[in-house]
Amino acid sequence: MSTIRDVAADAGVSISTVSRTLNNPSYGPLETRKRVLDAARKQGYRPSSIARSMVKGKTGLIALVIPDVRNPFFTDVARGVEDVANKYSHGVILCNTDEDPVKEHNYLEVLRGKIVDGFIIAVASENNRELTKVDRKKCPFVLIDRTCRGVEADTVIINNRKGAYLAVDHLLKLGHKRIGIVTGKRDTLTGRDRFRGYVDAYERHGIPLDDNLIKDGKFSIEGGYEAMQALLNLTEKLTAVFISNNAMSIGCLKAISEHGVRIPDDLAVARFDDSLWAPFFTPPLTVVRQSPYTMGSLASELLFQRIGGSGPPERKEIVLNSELVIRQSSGGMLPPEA
Amino acid sequence: MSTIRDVAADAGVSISTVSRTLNNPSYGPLETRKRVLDAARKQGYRPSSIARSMVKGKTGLIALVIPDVRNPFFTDVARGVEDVANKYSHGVILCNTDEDPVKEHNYLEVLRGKIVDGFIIAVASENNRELTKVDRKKCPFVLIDRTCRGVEADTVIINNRKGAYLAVDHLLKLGHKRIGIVTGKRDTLTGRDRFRGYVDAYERHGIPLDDNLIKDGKFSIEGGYEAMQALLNLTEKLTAVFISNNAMSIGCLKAISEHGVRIPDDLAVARFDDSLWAPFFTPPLTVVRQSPYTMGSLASELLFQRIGGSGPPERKEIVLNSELVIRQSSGGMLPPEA
DNA sequence: CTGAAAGCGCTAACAG
DNA sequence: CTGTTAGCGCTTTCAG
Repeated sequence: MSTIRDVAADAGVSISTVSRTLNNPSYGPLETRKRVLDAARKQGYRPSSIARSMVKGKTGLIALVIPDVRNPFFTDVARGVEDVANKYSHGVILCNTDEDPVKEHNYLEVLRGKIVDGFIIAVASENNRELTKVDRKKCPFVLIDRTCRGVEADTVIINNRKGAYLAVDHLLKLGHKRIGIVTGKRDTLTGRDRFRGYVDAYERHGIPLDDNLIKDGKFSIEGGYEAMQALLNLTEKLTAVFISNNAMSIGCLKAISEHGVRIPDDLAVARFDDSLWAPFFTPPLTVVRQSPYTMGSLASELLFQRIGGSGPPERKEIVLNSELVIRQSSGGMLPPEA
Repeated sequence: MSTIRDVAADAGVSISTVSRTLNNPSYGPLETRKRVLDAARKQGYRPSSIARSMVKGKTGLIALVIPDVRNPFFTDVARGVEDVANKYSHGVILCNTDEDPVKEHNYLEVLRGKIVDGFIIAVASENNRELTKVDRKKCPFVLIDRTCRGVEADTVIINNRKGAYLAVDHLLKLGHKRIGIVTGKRDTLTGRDRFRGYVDAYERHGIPLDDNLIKDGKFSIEGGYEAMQALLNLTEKLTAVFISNNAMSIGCLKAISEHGVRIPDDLAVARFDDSLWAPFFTPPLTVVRQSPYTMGSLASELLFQRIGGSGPPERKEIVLNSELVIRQSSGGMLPPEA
């Protein structure tokens, strides 16, 4: 890899002239300019972004740290983040923690080393302690989707509790008495609040909770599969189920299909998260819809305000709304041709 | 952000002692060691990964550059890449080019600046010229899924042509004469070879091609939707369709559903790419299955061989196999209860 | 075991 | 307009 020095030598000028020529489209006499550009091209020279970042103190990159890169929710968030970042001439690097605090720790370690100008993170667990140590003045960050204990950063989340409430309430109103729930990780805001919404709905309808109907699916496909298995094997059958995210619903659907249980006749189904295929599934899935793209773009805007130093002194928290989309899997809508 | 100098001052030692203490678990007398560690902790010191990379010449990071972060195929690839990278104590940063050569160019520019020790890329277009300029000795990279003109790097792809052939041949054997195809971007290996497989099958069966049955879906959901619309509006109806990837199939399914066309009765459907929901779709989708995770992990292994300098001098090309999974959407399998 | 000093490749004053 | 010089924060000889 050739350096600026090689180019300078080749062009017969000093390194500063090379630097200026390359960074300033209107620098120097055409003759010199051409010599430099030619030398650079000939050597296939690319300035070291590391060296550049070192002196400038910024990298032109932000990071998005997410717990599950295979979850469409987070990749939609990523698209929102990217579009805004591009607007501010920044690139986005994605770091997947796989819901693993160790991987998360490792990435955070690197990121804190100023490899990015700031980052957006959906924590693997709200007990992450690393974040409390990050100096937000020097490396700003914003929390999305999940809050973190003891961290007072800008935040964009949605109203999980209400969303879950809406779905379970819908099921309850349809006459279901035994509604199972496949919960997400309890050490996350989303896992906990969606469960709370479920409890809220039960209380509102004056129906006592049954612990057997509550299974943890850990936000993963496998977890969802196992939780659903357990639910379907209950001696006292359930007639409906609420699943706390899309990944788990894949596992649940598999279990349901294997058990030969029909939706919604034998089991009404509702889940958190809309998805591209949800409307085309048979029967179309009743879901709580959020706006991941919006979440990502708002978070990104917030971050760039901090990076630009124009954010308000106090912490900003945005709570997005979620919306119940009733389709046929919950049995709450008649099939189109019935 | 405190620097190594602040820590040194605080601990009353030189910066070299701090550096050594922090990097070498068994350095120095306990007394000094403790002083340094305490000072570092107190200041919340994190070594600058940039400065470190600058002097060491490597960053402990590799990049994965993909054209569509919302495509599950690529996120599965990412998981494969990550697992291997972690094995080699490296982190992975994802860069999404959105099938846009400009964004790709920008990322490549940054990456070439030695911000990563190497990268894996699925090019947005095989006409990418930037890659031909990257010095593989200094910044090794491997191509996945799609090849690139004039670039002689290690490559991991699959047998697209054969996979597509298998699917279309299957449809043809079922008696279909008018099979549409929604193609992917023609400036990519996958787009072109899958189309070739379609042509191969037609030729094999001695049926002339009909240009009206060929529509470009550009590998996107929207593109798939439009292509399918056009296909369904044909006066001379088609009885089957082959869709060249999963993203486009989402759009196609939407169009099919809107037209009130039934699968497989009115239209047999097969597509490239399996997915988590494909088996649970009604009817379950007939697909050409690839192994994205394997593709990612093999590519990652190849890359680390180069980074470690232990790769063979010559270019290595791995061609993975694809497999036809016949489900009910193609009408080639009787429904379970029939 | 420890400190001083030399860079990694680049940009940004500062002189000329 | 151009060259010289001083760092950015760190690791790593090289002396001591």
